[in-house]
Order: sequence, then C-alpha cells, then structure tokens
Amino acid sequence: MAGERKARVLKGFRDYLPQQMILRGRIISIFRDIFERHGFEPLDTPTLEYLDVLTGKAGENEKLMYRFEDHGGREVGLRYDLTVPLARVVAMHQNDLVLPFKRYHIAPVWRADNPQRGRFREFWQCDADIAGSASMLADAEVVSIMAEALAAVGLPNFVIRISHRRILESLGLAAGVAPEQATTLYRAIDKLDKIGAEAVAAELVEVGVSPQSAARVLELASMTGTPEDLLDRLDVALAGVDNAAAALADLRELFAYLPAFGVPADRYMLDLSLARGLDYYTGPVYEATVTQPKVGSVAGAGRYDGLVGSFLGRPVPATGISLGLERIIEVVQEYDLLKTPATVAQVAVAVFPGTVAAGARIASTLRAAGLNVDLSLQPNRSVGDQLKQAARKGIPLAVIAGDAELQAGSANLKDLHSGEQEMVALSDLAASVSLRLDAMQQL
RNA sequence: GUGCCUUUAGCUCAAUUGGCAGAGCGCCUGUCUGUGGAACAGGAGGUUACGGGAUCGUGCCCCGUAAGGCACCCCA
Repeated sequence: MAGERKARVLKGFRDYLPQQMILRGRIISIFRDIFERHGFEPLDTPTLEYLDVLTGKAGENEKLMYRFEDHGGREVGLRYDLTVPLARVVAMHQNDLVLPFKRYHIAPVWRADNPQRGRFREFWQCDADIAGSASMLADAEVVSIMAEALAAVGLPNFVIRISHRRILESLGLAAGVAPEQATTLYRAIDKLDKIGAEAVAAELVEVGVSPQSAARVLELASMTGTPEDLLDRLDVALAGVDNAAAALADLRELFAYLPAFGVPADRYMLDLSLARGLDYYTGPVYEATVTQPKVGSVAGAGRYDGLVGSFLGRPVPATGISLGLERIIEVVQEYDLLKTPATVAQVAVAVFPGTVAAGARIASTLRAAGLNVDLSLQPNRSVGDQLKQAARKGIPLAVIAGDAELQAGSANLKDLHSGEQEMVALSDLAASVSLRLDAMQQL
C-alpha cells in the first residue's frame, strides 16, 4: 500500500478534515459578524515578512519565530502574530487610512513552540484592533468585543482578567525594585496563580530583588476585591509614585465604561497578577481564561502605544484583542457547545443507470432553489449502497428517482434518519426538501 | 530549548519469563442487477513508528531519531 514517499505533516501542523472545517467556519463567521457589528474593517497581510519587521518587539519570543533565508538571500520570517503586521500596515498606508483605524484579521500565525493540548505551531488568531486612539473608550470597546465573542460561542466559565503594565511597574518602584528589572518582575508576577506567592518571591530574590521588596510587591499584587475597591487601595499604596496616578485613572475610566458596553460584571475582574509576556504592551492588558479544559488563556489583549511608532517614527496609540481559535474550539468541543452538521450537503440524489440525466436535472433544480445537493456519481452501485453512503456522510435527506417515479412526474423523498419516504411531484420537490430541513432545523 | 510517559492492521486494543503477530469494529466481495444501518459466508489489510545494537532467537532488552501526550519555559 505505502507509496515511495511517506505521507506525513510537520510537528505541530495539522490537516483540517471537512467536519472540523465546518465547525471552524462556523466559529469564524460568528466572530466576523461581531467584529463587523462594531464597525471593524477586514484586513489581510502576507504570511511572510522581512525578518526585521517581525523582530525587535517580541522580546524573548523571538526564539520561537520561524525564520529563514529566501531564494534571493533575504532574511524572512513567518508572522508570529497579527499585531505587528497591523502596525506595519498603519505605518505604510497612513494616507489611505482614516484614524482611528478599526480592523479585524482572521488568519494563521506560526510559532516554533512545542505542541500541547490547544497549542500548535500553526494556529489561527482572530484579532480586532484600534489604531489611532489613546482613549480608554477604545479599550472598553475591544474588551466588550472579547466578552461578546466568547459568550457567542457559548463558553460557560470565562473571566477576563484586567491589569495594567504601568501599575505593575509602579508596584515595583514603590517596593524598591529597580526599573531595569521590570520585565523580570512581570514574568514572575505572571506566575503567581500558578506557582504561588512563595515561589514567586524566591524567584525575585534570586534575580537580585530584596526579600522585603519582593514581599511588598506580592502583597500589593495579590490584593482581591471589586475593581473600585482595589483602585481605592492602590491610590493610597502608590501615592506619589511616578506614572501611577495616570495608570490608575486609565483603569478607573475603563471600568466605568464596561457596563455601558454591555459587559456583565461577572465577566471581568481587576487582577494585578496578570502581566503578559509580550514586550510591546504599554498600558492596560487583558486575558480571558477558562478553568476547564486546561488550555490556558483563550484570548489575550492589551494596549501597545509604541509599536506603530517603531515603524513610523511618530507615536500612534493602539489597542486590541486576539482570540485563540484552536483553544476556543478545544473548549467548544469538550462541552459540545455548538451543534454543527456533519456535512454541507443537505440532500443526496440517488440515480440508476438509466436515469442519470434525469437525476442531474433534479439536482440542478434543487441547487437553483438554493439547496446543497450531492448527486450520486456511482449509478452502477445499488440504490442501497448509494443511500448507505449518503447516510454515512450524514446527509439528512435523499431523493430517489427511477423510471417508475419519473413516469409519474415525481420522485421519492426519503428521510435517511427515520427511513420514512413519500412520493413528491417534481415541481414540489425543492419546497418539500426545504420544509423537511426546516423541520429538522438543518437550514 | 528541558524532563517524564507513549507508539502493534484504517480505528480501539491484545500477545504469559525473550519463543509461529491476534481480536473487535471498519473496509471489500457474495447471498441481493430499484431502497442503507441487519444477518450469514468469504476476503484483503503488518518492515510491530524509523534506524542501529545485544541475543541461537525480540513486538518485548539497550542506544539514537521522529511523532503524540503531560509538565516546564512561554503563550493563543
């Protein structure tokens, strides 16, 4: 059986079979509808970019970037996310864009990471970003889109954790952590809910933070309560610390907007233990997580006011979200949250050796009526086989048109699930099929 | 990039201490040249992931590689 070449795919890359594609397509269209309902415009960009476009702002993550030299000797890389390409587009096409520019982008990205559940080397992100607005109104809008999108696919237990890079920085300053250690501090704090306060403290001390500072930071970062309550306490704790007042004002404004955008209060929380690893975030950061199954975060986001400027030379503030398609699908499948048909075909047409042309005409008529029709390509197979194959594919209905029916100007319409069948006049066939599909809620 | 576990027919899995590689489901053919999911009978399908090594002899032991899973790192 095996040919001379081994059929295989790269680690972390996958084929998407039809049933999987139907589910993916369904989720993508749900997201697209929400993005467009908020007035976001579609955008696509090349999968391959000059390496220097991609590098410089991802920090540690650059080691996960797919990079190579193309046939012309250029250093190139597969895009690592959709945010950096957006920044490049805004910088390149500023004359063609009206700021604030709201765009969505649904496309694959690549990371040379080790695969795990919900983690692949090729995966899709569904991003919605706003470039050219520094207002917390923009942040409130993207956070509300995140909440709407996750709710629309039925995720039961997600929470959007909200934090702020400059508040974390201020926490560090207030506790006596050197500014150069900011990145280390973020990474350590980010692990708080995973490895616990003691382990994080130990990690901080190991990189040169004093035990007193570490303890103080952790005390501040692990406070719990309502957003308003926490902000009040932070006002006191961070009084007089550089930049703290403005960052706290950001969050106060953001939390004031969220209810007006229709985000339920139990869908978000202020959680200062959230830091996020990407270096380009400068302000508020967001992350949506579910507790089951264990796929980590299903969506991540934040404000990155310096990224566009790194291409343009003048600052353009921006903020946005990224929905992780594969992880969301993992949850949807685990809990069977979306009912999707097994096949796109709605009705099969079975034929006999002598009625092939008539079968094709019937199929055409049904297609003209807007139905998805699977005309049998095996007239020499028995009708039994044709019906069996149609049923195995998951097609709900079959039309059987032999000489006997055709002479009477009709056809047999069979429900492949129940086995019932009825004679229907050819002129009424499309209507009957639609009626039955409606009854099955397949339309 | 690191550590641990796993890999036998299309799928799920057996195979005693190292001693002839099997079952169920699926697939193909027939009973059955216009009505599927059933039954019966028969059939195809294997370099035991790949490459080395030790042994009279390995699916089983040892080493390496690859892929998958889990945990790190990091992230969607």
